[in-house]
Amino acid sequence: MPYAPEHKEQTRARIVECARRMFNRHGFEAVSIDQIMAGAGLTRGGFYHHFANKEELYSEAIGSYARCNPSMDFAAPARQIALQMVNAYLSRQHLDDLDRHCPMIALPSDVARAGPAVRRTYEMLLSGMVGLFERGVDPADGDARQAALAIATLCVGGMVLARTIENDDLAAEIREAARRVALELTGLGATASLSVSASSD
Amino acid sequence: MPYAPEHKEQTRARIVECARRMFNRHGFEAVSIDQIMAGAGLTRGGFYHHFANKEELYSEAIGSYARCNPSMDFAAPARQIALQMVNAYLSRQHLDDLDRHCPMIALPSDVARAGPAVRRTYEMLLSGMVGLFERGVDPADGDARQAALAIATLCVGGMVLARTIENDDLAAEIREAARRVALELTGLGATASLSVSASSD
DNA sequence: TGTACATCAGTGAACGCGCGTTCACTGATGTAC
DNA sequence: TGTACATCAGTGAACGCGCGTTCACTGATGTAC
Repeated sequence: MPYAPEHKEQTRARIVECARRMFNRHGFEAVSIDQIMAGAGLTRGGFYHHFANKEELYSEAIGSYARCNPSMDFAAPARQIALQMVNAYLSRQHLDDLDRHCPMIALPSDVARAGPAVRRTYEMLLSGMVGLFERGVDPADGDARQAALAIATLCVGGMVLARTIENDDLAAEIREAARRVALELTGLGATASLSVSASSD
Repeated sequence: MPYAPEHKEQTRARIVECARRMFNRHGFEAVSIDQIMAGAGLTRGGFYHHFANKEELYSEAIGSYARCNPSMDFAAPARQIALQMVNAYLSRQHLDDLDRHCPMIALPSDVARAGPAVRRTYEMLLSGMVGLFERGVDPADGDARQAALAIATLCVGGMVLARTIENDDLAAEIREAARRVALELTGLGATASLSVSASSD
């Protein structure tokens, strides 16, 4: 029994983390296995001792986000977290943090063309987000599910658009409009937190 | 002077139209120049008599959508078109029409990684859409710009998500929630048109 | 009206390149004696 | 305690493949005479 039993496990985790960062920045096709392995301090040949193929790693990289990012821990108590979540998600910091931002922002097109495993992982992330909003929201018309779906759409959609366009002013306008409407939809005294987080933007 | 002067022009238009359809379906990287030219009834070699490179064609393909699609003719009279636009954009037909749906749904990730020309074209489309909503909307709080930005985000974001996930029921839920909230944001007697278009969904 | 010609849209073989994947191997490791 | 060994994580050369792009060419066309 050569090497400690946790050795391979650690190496594998290192590859997944490196892949997650690189896929987030550049997408599935633009990142090669060579680059990922080099980023993890390894060489290409060892890759297939850890993963069946590139797409399996892709799926794991997306999934690892939910496990590693505390603000995405959808099992946590949800009430009142919705407001913070909206503000954090549509913040300038989140947009600029290319290494750690939510994978849903980065890869919708790639995922839409990928295999079932990848798409299920993406869907799990999205469902978790909707669920968090649904539990933590108190909308005026009482339809928490509809509000949660619309808020999630504004969060992810707003960031996708802000990331895609070149004009920084328009991108900021979109984030701000999405944020305000999303906060209104929560029905949780949004006006109070509006001014606070608008200044941190 | 061989060939009529409009001959090359027509061939070029045929290539652009074929490319637009294929890029819309499969994205930038997944479609090869060979496939596009074959789709237009030509062979690969002639490509560079019409375009400097693949990305130039990509940019033209996105831009051609606005010119060819009447519902995207952003210069047209805008008032009251907003409601129809929201309903049409978030409809099941639009989601399923892989050949003709709005390019903004299909290619955000590809565009985010593409060159300036491509990104500017995308931005032009988005700005046009926001402008149409801004002119055609009468929101309760009077901030037409904010409402327009949020509606555009709901339209594009909702369709991007619906296209990405596998679960058809969740996709339909997202479209419907985005549509209802977007219609409310127009402030244009949305309730009346709600039931009408919900049945056509 | 008929023919020779110049043009250039379109052809298809070839190029270099980077990719995902395979595979025979190497050498660091923990274990058995 | 020390040594021989089996294991297997990691190596790196090699593979086939498809891509974007180039280029010498072909042949259909409208024009000039």
